[in-house]
Formats: sequence, C-alpha cells, structure tokens
Amino acid sequence: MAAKTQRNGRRADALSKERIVEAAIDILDRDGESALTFRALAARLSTGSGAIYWHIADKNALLVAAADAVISGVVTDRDGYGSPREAIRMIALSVFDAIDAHPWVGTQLAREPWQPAMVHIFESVGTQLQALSIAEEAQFNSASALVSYLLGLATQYAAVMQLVPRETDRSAFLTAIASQWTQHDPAKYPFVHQIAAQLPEHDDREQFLAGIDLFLAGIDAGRST
Amino acid sequence: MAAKTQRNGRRADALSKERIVEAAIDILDRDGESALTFRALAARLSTGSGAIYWHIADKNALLVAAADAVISGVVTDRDGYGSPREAIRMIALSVFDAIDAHPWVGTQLAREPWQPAMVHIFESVGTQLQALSIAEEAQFNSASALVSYLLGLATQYAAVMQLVPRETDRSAFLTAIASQWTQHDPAKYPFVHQIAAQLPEHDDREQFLAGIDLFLAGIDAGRST
DNA sequence: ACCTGAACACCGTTCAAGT
DNA sequence: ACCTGAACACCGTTCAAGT
Repeated sequence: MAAKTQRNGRRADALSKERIVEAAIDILDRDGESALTFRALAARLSTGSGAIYWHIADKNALLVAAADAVISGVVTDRDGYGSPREAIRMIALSVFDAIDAHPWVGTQLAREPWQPAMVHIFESVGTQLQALSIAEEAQFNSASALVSYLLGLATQYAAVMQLVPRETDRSAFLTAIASQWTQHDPAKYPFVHQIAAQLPEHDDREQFLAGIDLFLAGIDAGRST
Repeated sequence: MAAKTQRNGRRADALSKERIVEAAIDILDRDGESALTFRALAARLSTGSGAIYWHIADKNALLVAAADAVISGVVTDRDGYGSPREAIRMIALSVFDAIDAHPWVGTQLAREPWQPAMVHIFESVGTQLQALSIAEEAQFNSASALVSYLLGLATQYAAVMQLVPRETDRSAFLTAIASQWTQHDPAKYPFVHQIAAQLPEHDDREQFLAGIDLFLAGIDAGRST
C-alpha cells in the first residue's frame, strides 16, 4: 500500500506527538495505567517502540502531555458564568468529572504539581479568587489550598476507580472497606465506626462539592473580619 | 559465626516483618523511592530476595506497612491538648512534618486511601470534629475534606522533596519553576504571573497551616448558620 | 529526518531445591 | 518453617542500522 502524502509533505499516517498522546489516552482509558507500555503503544501505532522517542522525551513526558490534553479541554474560561464562587464550583466539578472519566489523570496530576495541567487549574481557580476582594497573599494561600484539596480528593477517588471501575463493584468495594473498618476496636476507632455506615452510600461528587463550599465559607469568613 | 539463639527459639538475626519494614524505611529515607527494590532490600538484610516474600505479601504491602509505621508513631492521641481546633492543627502539622522527614510517605498515602495510615489520620481528625457540635453528616464531609486537603498538599510537597531534597536546591528549583511560569502569556495567565514572584520565598508549612485555618473557619461559619 | 527492532540493564515475583 | 538464588516474564530506554 502506497503511503498517502499530504500537502505538507508528510505521510498521513506518520507519527506525531499528537497521535502518540491520543493513542496513549485511549489505552489509559480503556485498560488503565498498567496497560500503557511503550511496546503496547508502538503496536497500536504500528511502529517500533524506539520510534516514539523521536517525538517525545520519555514516559513521564507522555503522561504529562496526556493529562494536559484532558485538563485543557475541560478547564476553560469561566468569565461571565455567574459569580466567582459559582465559577470556582464549576471549575472544581469539571476537574472532578474529568477524573471520573479518566481516573489515571488523578494519579498523574499528583505526580508533578508543576506540570501544565496543574498550572492550568491553578490559573483558573486563581483568576476567580482575584475577583473576590481578598489580599494578594491570601489569594496565593487560598488558591493553593483549593487546588490541594481538589488534588487530594481527586487522587483518592482515582485510586478507588482504578481498582474497581464499575458501579456495582464500587459499592461492594466500599462495603468491604466499611466492614473492615468495623473490625477495629470501637474504643480506639470511634469515629471510623460511626462513619463506616455512611461509607457505602455516600456520593463522592456531593461530598467533594461540600468540601469546596467549606473552603469558600472559610474564605468568606476571613473577608468579613 | 554461630547464630545467636533467643529464648523464643528464633535466631536473633532471623528475618521478620518488623526487620524488613525497618530496613525498607531506611532505604527510602536515605536514597528515595526508586532505591527500594527487593534486591537492594535483600542485600541489606543479607538474605535472598525470595525470602522477603515469606514475611510480606508483595511490594505494595511493604509500602503500606512502612507508611503505617511512620504515621502511627506520629499521629497519637490528642485528648487534653487544648481545643479541638488546636488539636486538629497539631495533627495536621504532625503529618506535614512526618512527610517533610519522609517524603515517600506522602506519595504512598495517596496510592491507597484506605490503607491503615490513612484510617489512622482520618480517625484522629474525626474524633476532634466530633468534639465540635456539628451534624453527623457534616462530620463525615468535614473530615473527608480535611484529610483530602492534607493529602493533596502533602503529595505536592513530597513530589518536590523527592526531586530536590536539599534546601538550596529547593529554592533554586522553585525559582526555575517561577521563571518558567512567567514565560507564559501574561494575558492568558495573569494569576500565575502574579503568584510567581511569591513562589520561591513562600513557606510551605505556613501555607499549609493557612489552608487548615481556612477550613476550620468554614466549619465554624457553617455551625453558626 | 524519521523509523526499526534487537539489545541492555533493570524490575517484581515465583519456585524447585535446600536446611 | 524458613531461606536460597536462579529463572521467568516483564519493563523503559538506547542505538546501530536502515530508508
């Protein structure tokens, strides 16, 4: 089969960073983090594993690019989407939903806090905080806290998702953890015992939003004093 | 050299889960996560790599045990240490300092949110929240939010620590990131530009505590309404 | 300039064989 | 019961050789 030639003189099926990242995302979504190997990636792209290194530095750079591709598509400009507080809630939910759809993104964001995807989120949240009238130093602290919270919950959620992707498994998994928690000595772990009952039924997305609101309430309280 | 025999009939230098975990912590502290291999561990314990599997299931179980060993020693009972709010700040700082001393713990906590070390932290924080008079469901949400924040910031901090352990390197590293941030288009990244100046000088521990206080203020605000 | 694929230097884990 | 260490089935990455 003759290779198609495009106007730019490259073969239509030539490798490129974009095609590699796209294929990587596909593998990650379909079969999880452990399935992404350079051999699997090369096979899917019908090329040699060494070829990938011509377009991308290493596996870490590939994961950074993949996470950024997902987050960039999701964290967009929020100007004119209501109050800053509404906008922050929407940004946070966007990231949450992105990780719900691509659990490996949660893991990847935690790996390098300074990667483009994180800078994107930080900027997004920060711009909205600027709109609230709080001191500059408080803005840095607030943005950092919000992003940390976002990242922390996303990571936990992603960890569970990676292990038990499907809905029914998830509920069973949480029930198993809850019953494991109640094995502990109730005298030593009273809180864990109390919460175990709520664990299998709780809605992660709702709980995530409750945390964001707690933060926003805290920022508000700081403003009025 | 004859093997010493203890009263329990085991050789004094016999392998045990405790000795393995101890050696693992030592390797992780000294040379970082990538240095912990079963071969290195076996060499340090003067045994075969297969022997370790008699005492511990796999590498994941080893990391879980190592993280729990560190956290258990640090997150202790906080009753009578002042107000619940004071106690929560102290617990959070204890975890922060533990991760400062053992960066790999931050990475490990994020890997499995249901591991013993995390349950420990969750219980610790939760007990203090119970002391505040907030609704049961709000307790779950608040504890989850606090622990998520703790985990998120710890993970980020650990990621930087793993890459640049020493103080001077750290400052240089943050300066490099800040100057990389200012390369971005100021029109697209106004907040990141504003914050870049503060990045190299900011105190992580202080910022961490500021986030905790934001949370506590938010919880307080919810109580009074 | 871009791609191939064998080779290198590792991993975690298993398991027959020893004591 | 506990330990040994070779062997297995992988990795990411490199690099001489091709086009």
